[in-house]
Amino acid sequence: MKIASWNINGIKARHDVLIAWLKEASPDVVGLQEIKSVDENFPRSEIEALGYNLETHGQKGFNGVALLSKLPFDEVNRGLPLILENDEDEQARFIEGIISTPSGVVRIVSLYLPNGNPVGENPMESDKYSYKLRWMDRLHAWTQERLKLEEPLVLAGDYNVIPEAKDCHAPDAWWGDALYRPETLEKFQALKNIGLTEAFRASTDEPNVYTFWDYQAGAWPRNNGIRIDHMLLSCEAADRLNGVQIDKYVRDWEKPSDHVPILIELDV
DNA sequence: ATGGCCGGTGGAACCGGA
Repeated sequence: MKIASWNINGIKARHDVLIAWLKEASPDVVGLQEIKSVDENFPRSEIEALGYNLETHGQKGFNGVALLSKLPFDEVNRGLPLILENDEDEQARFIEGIISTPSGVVRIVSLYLPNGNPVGENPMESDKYSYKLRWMDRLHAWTQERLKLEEPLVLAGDYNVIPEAKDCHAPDAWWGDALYRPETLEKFQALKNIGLTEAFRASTDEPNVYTFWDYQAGAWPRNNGIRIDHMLLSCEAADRLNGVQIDKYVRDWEKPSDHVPILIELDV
């Protein structure tokens, strides 16, 4: 089973590129991020014509996630639970789908973790950065509960986290940014420590492999990128991992997203 | 992380992104 994750930066602008890539890569499941569309306006027909079931969790203008699957969804859940009473979250960044395969159930999440910039003078007082850290706490708590099920679980998405210096072209310039600073890395590490395997790093130590290149300043031709799109796997999923791939070539297509797809192969 | 960007909104600049 091929499972992919891709921040497409707007379904309206990326529809034809997405269709072309689906035909070429033929993934079984895809998590999309930044659909930037409300559910009613999501262009479904060509995706469904390729044989995909489609579930969206959108909002107007920004954010928004979706799941595509050739197998039907048994169940779909939208949004991460809130931890604090009186808390609220208008942002559409999380969708979970449960799929039955011949060898059992697989849970797949498409998530779009908040960017968190700007961090400002005092990062812990930045609204955007504290929202990012709280969202990571909520993801941690949710995952801890799900791991009790002891099922294959795939958390696929745009994490907006640079895990290590070798995951970016210019680590010194990034250090201190919301994507690459101590509080962010501690929470990402804490999440992995409850028993998740990062698929790409389980397969290679290779440095300077990226999933995002800015549109500005010739970042792509200069290979000035960062690796921020990740797949975290429960041990039941990690046991079935049989390959990781980053489809870098789509960054060279006409009207590309600034992110490229990451794919894993699971033996199910 | 810059070199000159991109998408969405709404119908021009501006916000958000990473």
